[in-house]
This record gives sequence, C-alpha cells and structure tokens, in this order.
Amino acid sequence: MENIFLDFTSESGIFKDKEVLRPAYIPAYLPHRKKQIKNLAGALSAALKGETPPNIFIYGKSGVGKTATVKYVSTELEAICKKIDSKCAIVYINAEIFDTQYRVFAYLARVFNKRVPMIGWPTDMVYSEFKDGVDAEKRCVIIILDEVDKLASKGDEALYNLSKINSELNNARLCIICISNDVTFMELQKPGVRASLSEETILFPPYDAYQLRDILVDRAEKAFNISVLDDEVIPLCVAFAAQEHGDVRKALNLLRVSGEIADLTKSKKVHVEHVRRAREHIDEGRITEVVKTLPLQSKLILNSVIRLNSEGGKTHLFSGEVYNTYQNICDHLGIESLTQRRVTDLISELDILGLIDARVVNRGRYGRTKEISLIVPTEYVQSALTGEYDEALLSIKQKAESSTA
DNA sequence: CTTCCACGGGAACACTGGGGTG
DNA sequence: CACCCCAGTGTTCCCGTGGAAG
Repeated sequence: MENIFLDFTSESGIFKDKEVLRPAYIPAYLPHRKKQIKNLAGALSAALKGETPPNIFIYGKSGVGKTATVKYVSTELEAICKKIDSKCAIVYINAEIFDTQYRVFAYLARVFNKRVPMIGWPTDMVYSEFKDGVDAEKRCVIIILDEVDKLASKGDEALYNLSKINSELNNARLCIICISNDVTFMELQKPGVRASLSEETILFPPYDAYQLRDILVDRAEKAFNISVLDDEVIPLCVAFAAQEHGDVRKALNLLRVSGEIADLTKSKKVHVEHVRRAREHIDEGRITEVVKTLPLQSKLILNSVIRLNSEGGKTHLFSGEVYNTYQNICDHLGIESLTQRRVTDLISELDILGLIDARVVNRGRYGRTKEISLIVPTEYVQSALTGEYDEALLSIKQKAESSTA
C-alpha cells in the first residue's frame, strides 16, 4: 500500500521556505526600522558599560515590527555580552499569556530559579521570591513585557511594583521594556508609573505602501521559488494590508495562504485569484474560530441577534429586543439567563471581537440603548454556531440528568 | 423641563483550584 | 487529613447618568 504521506513529501513547486512567512520568524534584516533599532540599541548599550539602561516604552499598531525589532536587538545584545563576558539576562514575557500580576511574577521567579507554584501563594510572597532571584547575582536584567496593554486592566499593580523595583535591589540592575499596541496606554497609567516606565519611548509608525512592498518582496524572495508569483500578487497583498493600517503580519499571512492554495490546486504559479480566495478563507476561518470558542451565553446572545435579523428582517437592533429574545431562548432551553447588566458587557465583548457593531445611541423619550448589528456574514456565524449549539445542548441535558439521578 | 431605558462604574459575592500548616 | 488562606473569574446588585423626544 502506498504511504499516506507520500503526497505531502513531494517538493512544492511554489515554496522554497514557508517558515519565512510565519509570524514567529524573526528576520535578520528589518527594512525601514533602522532608526528604531538604533534608538533601542543606544538605550540598551548602557548595560555594556555596567550602568542601568533606562526603562523603555515601545508603541505602535500591530504588525509593524515591534516584537521583531526588540527580539532582534536583544539577541544581538546577548551575543555581545557573552563575548565581553558581561553578565546579562534577558527575559521575554507575553502579557497576553501571563495576564495577571501573580502569573507574571510567578513566571519571572521561575526563570530566576525559584520554585513558585503557578497558583496558590499570596502575591507579595511571589514578588519577593522573584526579587531575591533577580538579586542573587550582580548583573543586568532586561525584562521585555510584550502586549503590556493586556495586563493593564487586571494587573496594573504589577506595573506599579515593577516600576519601583530597582530601588529595592542591591546587586542586579533591572530594565523593563514595555511593548504596547495601544498608543494611549501609557497616558492612562498613574503619573509615577508612567514616568518610571517610559524614561525612553520609541514609536513604531505604520508602514506605508512602499515600505510594505519592500518587506513583502524581501520575504517573498526567501519564501518562494523564483518567479512563481504573478506580478500583481504582491501589489494586491500590499493593498489589502494597507487597509489594515499597514499590518505586515496580515500581509505575510495572506501571501502564505495564497501560496498554499496555489500549491493545493497544483497550480504552477500564484495568481491574483488565489489571493482573493485566500482572503476569504482567512476571514471565514477567523470568524469560525472566534464564534466557536465563545462562551455559551455569548453564543446565545449572538444567536438572538441572528434570529431577530432573519425573522424581523431588521439589521439594526436595540439591546432591549436582543435581551428579550435571549431570555426566551434561555427559557426554551431551560438555562438560567443572565442579568441585563451582564449581557451589556457580553455585547461589548462581541463588539470588540468584531462580530457585531454596537453603538450607544440616545433615543430621547425612548431612552438610551445600544444599536446592534451583525458585521460579518451570517452564514459563517450560523455554521460555526449550529455545530457547537448541539453539543452545548447535549451537555446541558447530561448535566440535568446527572443532577436528578 | 420631564421622562425614559439601558449604559456602565463599582462593590460585593460565590466559586474554583491551588497553596501552607497543625 | 482537615482547615483556612489566596488570586482569579464570572456574576449580581445598586445606582448615578446621558440626552433627545415629547
């Protein structure tokens, strides 16, 4: 029998090295970021002279090379430190994953060889463990806090503690690099924290169309075999990305998926048509993924919106109607419904996820509401919802049965 | 000027899953 | 082992508030 993997082993006619297009790939050459690299390197160079580098705040929209630049510069720094035998430790934390004060400190403490459980201790204990760990040696420690805005709401305490930690250290010198997508993030912090964490700030402006093109061409040369790309492919990817405030990550992803589709259809070249299909594919995939991972109650709310759309034929709904329908559905399923207050929050979450558009409107005599409309194709949501819906119902049934038994 | 409805901030609570201690 | 402590999450309760229609 033929091996089932045989089909996949054959050399792709399209790709040379697909990894180059993945978000995790850190290029050795970052076009149009010379200034930022220089500034960052300049600030961090203090570490080499035995001084404490300033805390740095880096901001700019997503996909403009912030993380790539910081990682690139920090690995360079690490290399040179090793060479001149200067003690230096660099820790990278993504605050989207370690998104509370406890988790951040617990992770840091572990990095510095302390045994701390990921849950259970009082926070101040974890904090002092971390401090001891860092202070154990005379060295320069650089902590990179990526996506720091994700930490803000739940863990601004963490930022406060970090901002004043240097005064409590005897041996080590600590430098914090905060990376944020949210431009206004630092302005929202307490003055003391802000001053301390943004001793140096570096702005990453969005790429313009020409710069995007440069980057895409550069990567495409590494990723694809020679001349498999139609001439219009890159300009089209650039055009789509430009709509997304110059997000390179999205552009590269689009390019990769286009190539995959071309590969899959046994096409010898990547055509504009493949890019269009890739875009649809990415859109649908994203929406399906988001809807599927929604908590049950949010799904029910989304379902209410869809139902009102299809039955009432209205595209713009008021929160009152949505809440009523939601309650009906809950009754029908025998689920406890949430309060209006809570539903308001869930609706806002759906808004942030980009599934619906929810604007507060004042309707005078008729009070204040949210005007809600679905902003993604109903079919995508519907299909993602129905699959999960049955499972949810099933589990509810099972729960009911087991509780009566 | 009143009235109306739900927005959205904040406190309080319940619950979970993990600690340490005697 | 029983028991209490702790952070984190999802929720409810309470309530002051916006602002155009009437």
